[in-house]
Amino acid sequence: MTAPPRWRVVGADGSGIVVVDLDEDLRETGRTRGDVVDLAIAASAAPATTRWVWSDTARWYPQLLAHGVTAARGHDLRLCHAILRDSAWTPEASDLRGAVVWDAATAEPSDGAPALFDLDDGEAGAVGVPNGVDAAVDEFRRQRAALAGSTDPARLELLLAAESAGALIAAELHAAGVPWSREVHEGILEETLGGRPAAGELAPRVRELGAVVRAALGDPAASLDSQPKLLRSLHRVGVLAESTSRWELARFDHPAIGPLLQYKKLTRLANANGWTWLDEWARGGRFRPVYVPGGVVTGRWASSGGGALQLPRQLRPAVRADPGWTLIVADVAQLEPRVLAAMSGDRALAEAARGRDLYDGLVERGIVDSRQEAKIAMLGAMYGATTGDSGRLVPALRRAYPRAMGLVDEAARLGAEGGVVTTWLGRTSPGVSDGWRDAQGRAGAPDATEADRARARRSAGDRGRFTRNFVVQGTAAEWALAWLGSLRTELAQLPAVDAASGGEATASGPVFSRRAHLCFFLHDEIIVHAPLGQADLVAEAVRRSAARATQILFGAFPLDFPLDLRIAPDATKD
DNA sequence: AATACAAGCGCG
DNA sequence: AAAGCGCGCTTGTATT
Repeated sequence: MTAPPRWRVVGADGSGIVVVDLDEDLRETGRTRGDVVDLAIAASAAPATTRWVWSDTARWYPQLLAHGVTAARGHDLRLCHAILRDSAWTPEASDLRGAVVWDAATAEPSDGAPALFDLDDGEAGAVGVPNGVDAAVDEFRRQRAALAGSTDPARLELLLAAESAGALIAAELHAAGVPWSREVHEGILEETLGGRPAAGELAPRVRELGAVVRAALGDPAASLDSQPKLLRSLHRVGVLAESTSRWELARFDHPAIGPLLQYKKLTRLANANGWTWLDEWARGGRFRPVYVPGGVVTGRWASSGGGALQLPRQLRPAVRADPGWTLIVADVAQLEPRVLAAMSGDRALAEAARGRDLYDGLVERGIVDSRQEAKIAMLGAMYGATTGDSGRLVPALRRAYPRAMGLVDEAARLGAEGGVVTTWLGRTSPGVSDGWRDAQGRAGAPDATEADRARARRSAGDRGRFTRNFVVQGTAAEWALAWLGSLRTELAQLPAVDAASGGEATASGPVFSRRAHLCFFLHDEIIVHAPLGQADLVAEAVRRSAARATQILFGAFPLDFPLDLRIAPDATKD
């Protein structure tokens, strides 16, 4: 047990914010009454090692950013509470688990109960966690104690820091926004859909295709947007599909199918990312999605609003740097298989992947016959495929890389038995529900029916595939957070451009309009918006950060995480 | 009229 | 082609 840290409180009462410097032995110096602006002024003079401890980054940080203040380091009590509460590495943290008010945000009422908290600005993430300084101090103390009492404080502390840095970055990404070209987007829409329709009307290409499909179906009134009706229309012309999904329809040979698939593609674009989306989400030359750090149980981020995680590749050309600026677009090649190799210590798999495309490495070693097969096999191994091509190819991987495959197989076994699994840094999967356990129990009873047993087998299998994937997806998310956090620190050290030197301010807000900054993140990919003159420096920083993330998580394990990196004014993916 | 759910498809 | 994991969003339909 380490001694409880002492801290300096410069936060405002009611703000839920405490500023802590764990690197120095600071005594509490008192609190100031005041608003966030006072706090921002006070904190802007704080040393770079200052760690902001607050109830909920999403609740407080946007206001600081709006006042031009960034936080170098953070500790998000809400997110860290969830990690420590669930981690299998903190078995003794019962007082922390008892502090249920800190669970409020993750257990949002679904029964329509009115919110119990007073929201003045409707900020996302501002849910029922306590906002007082005393509550924050108490919770922080509990978290430090839980950490100190854990079976691996070093890794868990790394995770808490990474999660909290992610929370800072999520707020910053929203504040900065993705530079978005309305012109390019509209050009794509017009070329594909044929011009903006009046409200309530269909775009020309959609209307034309609809007519073609109806003609081919021999039914001028056929409904193409209602699945049951469409299915009946298809049956009438002999297309005996069981669903209207693209995959199934594509197997039938009928003149209606081609235009119908095209119709579905176009309506999807028009509905999800058409002119309405553009008006709502790309105002002022910026797409500002709401990121939700820790929104997925595995530790991945979720998003809410704008569909940040689903931007169709088709629209990526609309991501366009401002004049005088450029984009550094980087993604990690085969992040999850590499993570699996590293966390399992599988040197054979690492050897196959080092310095090259991992899938090519498998082909070269004769494990599978083609890159495509390698990819299918590897994904199948991590997702728990049992049938089809994927299931067929997995055994070859299991023979070649027993150590890596053993790790995911063991995770699946534990999950199927109702156990929990844990990522490399200590994030633990949720436990089973009572219903799940009951179903397993019923299947074992003497009077169990075949249906009972089938249901239990199925739910056990489902859960096994979930925990199998959890360890890999979750550790990959940790690597990505370490990459992001490290990169963020590096970018903060680049000089700001000033107007005198020819650099142009952008629409990215008071903090980011003159600095290279992250503007997009999606699981294994980042985009940095940077002044033209800093592109190469940023690219180096991006690569260095990836290497640093690998070193932070996996030390000297001999495996690299190569990046596909482009410097370009737009984010088109090839 | 409001809400819940399933299907389908976009992303990794 | 879909399969095996994790998401968000829109639509139409069913339910209340």
